Amino acid sequence: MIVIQYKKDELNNRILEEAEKEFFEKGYEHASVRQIAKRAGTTISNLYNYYESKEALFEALVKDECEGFQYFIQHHDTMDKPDEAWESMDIRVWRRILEDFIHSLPPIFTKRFYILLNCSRGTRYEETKTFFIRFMNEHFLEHMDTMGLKGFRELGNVIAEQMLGGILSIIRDYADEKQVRHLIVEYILFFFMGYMGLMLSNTGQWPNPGAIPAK
Amino acid sequence: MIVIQYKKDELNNRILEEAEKEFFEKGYEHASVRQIAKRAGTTISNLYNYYESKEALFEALVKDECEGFQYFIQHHDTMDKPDEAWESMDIRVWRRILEDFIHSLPPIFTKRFYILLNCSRGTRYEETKTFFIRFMNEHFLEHMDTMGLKGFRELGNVIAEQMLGGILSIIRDYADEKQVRHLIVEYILFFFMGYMGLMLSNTGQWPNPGAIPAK
Amino acid sequence: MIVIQYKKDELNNRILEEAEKEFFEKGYEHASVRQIAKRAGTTISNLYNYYESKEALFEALVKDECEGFQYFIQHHDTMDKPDEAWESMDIRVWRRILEDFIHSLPPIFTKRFYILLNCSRGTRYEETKTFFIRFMNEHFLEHMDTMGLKGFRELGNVIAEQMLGGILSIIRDYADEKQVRHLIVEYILFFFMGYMGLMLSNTGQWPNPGAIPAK
Amino acid sequence: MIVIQYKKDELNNRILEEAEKEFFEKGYEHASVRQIAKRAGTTISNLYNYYESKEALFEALVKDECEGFQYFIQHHDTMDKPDEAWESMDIRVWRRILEDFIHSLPPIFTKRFYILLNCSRGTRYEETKTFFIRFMNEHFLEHMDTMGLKGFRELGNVIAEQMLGGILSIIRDYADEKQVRHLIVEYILFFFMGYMGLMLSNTGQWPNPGAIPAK
DNA sequence: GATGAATGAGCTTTCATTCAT
DNA sequence: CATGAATGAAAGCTCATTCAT
Repeated sequence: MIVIQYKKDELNNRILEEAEKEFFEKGYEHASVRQIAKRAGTTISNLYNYYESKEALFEALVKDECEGFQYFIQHHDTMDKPDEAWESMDIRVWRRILEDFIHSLPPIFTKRFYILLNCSRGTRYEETKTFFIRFMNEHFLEHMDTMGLKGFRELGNVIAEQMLGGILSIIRDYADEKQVRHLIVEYILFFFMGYMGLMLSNTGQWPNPGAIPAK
Repeated sequence: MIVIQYKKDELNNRILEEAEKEFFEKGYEHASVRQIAKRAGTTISNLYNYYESKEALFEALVKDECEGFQYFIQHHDTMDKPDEAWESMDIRVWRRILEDFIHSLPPIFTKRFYILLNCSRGTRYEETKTFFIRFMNEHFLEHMDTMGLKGFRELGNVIAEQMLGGILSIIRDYADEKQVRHLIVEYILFFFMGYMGLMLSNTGQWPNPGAIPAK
Repeated sequence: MIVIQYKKDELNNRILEEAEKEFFEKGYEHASVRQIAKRAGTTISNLYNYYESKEALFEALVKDECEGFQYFIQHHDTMDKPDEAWESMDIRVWRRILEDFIHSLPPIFTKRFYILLNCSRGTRYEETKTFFIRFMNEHFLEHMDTMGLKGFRELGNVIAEQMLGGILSIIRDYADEKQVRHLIVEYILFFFMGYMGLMLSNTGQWPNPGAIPAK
Repeated sequence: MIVIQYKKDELNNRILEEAEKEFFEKGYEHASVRQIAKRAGTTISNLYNYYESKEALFEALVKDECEGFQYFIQHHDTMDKPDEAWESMDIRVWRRILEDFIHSLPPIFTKRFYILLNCSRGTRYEETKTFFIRFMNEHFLEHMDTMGLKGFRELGNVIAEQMLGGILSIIRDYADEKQVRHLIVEYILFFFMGYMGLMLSNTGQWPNPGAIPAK
């Protein structure tokens, strides 16, 4: 009995693994249940003993990530205190604060997180990415208002989307989680700097010739 | 029965319009010829009198954009002279140069350009985006080498992808071409600044507390 | 006007030529009117100005051959007097008689005759070959009865079919009409000999050891 | 609704039977999977649970025959020892040798063999017949060279084709395997005699008037 | 005479899903 | 738990043919 139970888990894991690959490669709508079952070494009908529909299978795959993500959204006020960063202009300070923050996060930089945001079209999760982007944008806009930056509100959504998009690209392209986190830190720094430049430049203070490094 | 239209161009345009919508919404593979025909108010078989295959229809849609794009790639040495921009640290100079460049381009910032790059999976154009990103990345890497910037090579591809992604998002979200070009200019400036900050910060010169705007 | 008339004939001939090729290569059912029109350098609709249906086009192609063939069937009593051949055992006599007969026939050994018999399935001519085979078989059976040959009635149809089949193969494989007629003569002689051998062997008279050529 | 059959083999056999009929009647290209499914009493989609494509269904039908056929081709040197036949001029000897040979063959004289050779256009088997004819022709040519028979090389292919064609006609027209084999023996004898007559007549020795049976 | 437009039925194949065993 | 059987809808595409211009 225990052996059978074990066997069941093994197949279940194989199904999840292959589903992950399939959804990742083709997206939800274009993914084929047939293919998942075949690659997992079972039949379609048996797969339906494990998950009652294609969407249920997808849900099983991204449920944890989605909940973690929701938790993050709801509690970001507590976690997310990098505002102090703005008080310093030293990029090394920024990097340290950001590193602490990114590394303190639960393991959300996973392939399944990528799937949740990028491969969920056709499911009830398809709005997650849009929601997240809007959420980020609102954050940006708050900052902009605080900093008195005007004239860039339209770019907020685009920047949020690409900032998130870059994070997802890193997740997609690199397998090692440590490197993923490292690259994400650098990538976000890159955006911070663009953002900071935007603000400073608009106040006329930076960049200016005097700040050019002596070649 | 005796309702006749007899305006080939009209139907052809309707087909192209609906195809544009369909490919834009669902991507090539998931787009349905049946749907396009139905929405264009004709039958599948008649649509096949206009375009001999799904791919031919797609091609008709993006051919011009693709050729314009190839022309741009081949002649960018001639067009693309913003290197002088680097000699100035004044963001208004950058903006002016970039505006001149962006507004001098032929009308490539179209929905069809978006489709060419973002909805072409399954066609022979599916590598266009990857190719473009690699092309941009090589440009970035050259600059990085010239500027002696190290340690960011891995991010090159990601940044290129998101820079392009942002442009495509703008195309996607805004209908008015003038505004599209305006936002693209600002968006690229944003990236320039992130990039510049990356370089300067690595030389330790910027940002520094003295550059903070007085609140 | 006359020029137009000329033009019409030219196109008509092109249509017939291409139809001949198409029907020959694919048979009636699998032939494509589209292909014929395209290869003839016109449109489908225009082709329908010349022939009111696929079958009408086929009919135009084989009508003459069919009538010639029917004439042959109806008057074969008059033409077909090779019975004297049986009175001689000299193959050179047979060959001469057969040559005279074959060369006296109107030009029925044409590609269109081949089409009529071998590519007409799906048309109202599809029984022509069967009919011809049965007709030949009846001739054979008459001869068999006359000659007192028994026990081969079942083979009659098969032999008739293959005798005709061979003639059609020769038409199919050789373009030059003279060579076609020559090969047909030899081929029929081959069958005559098989037939003669059958008869003689059944009477026990041939072949026998005494007839072996000294090696 | 609750009518259940649950005998996979039964349906499978029905499918194969109906496929046999359909391919036999219309040839591969013109056969309709829809029709096969309908006649077998199931749906198209279910048929695709049994065979993954039209070609796979065809293959299932002719695979054994094709392998048997290939085995025959590869081992005909061992089996095929009728050369001794040529040493005798007694047709009864020929018949006995041929009977032994034909009846020793595995059951290749089936409707499916007919389908393999005559209804396979459009499949990867479509060259089988041509290959077989060429193979037979080479045999004939060897004999002709050995016997010093000249001037009939062009007929070789035609004769081979019709000899095979006759065998296939017999298979097509007769259901009883014993009778099929019997008729094939007689039919091949018929060809042997035509062939023998050709040789002898060319040496001038036969037929001659003295061999005429007394009426 | 010639053409483009249009039609409806057909094709092979894949899809997610259900159900009795 | 596992499987084979079955389904209906949809996919891209081709067919012969018709008709107004």
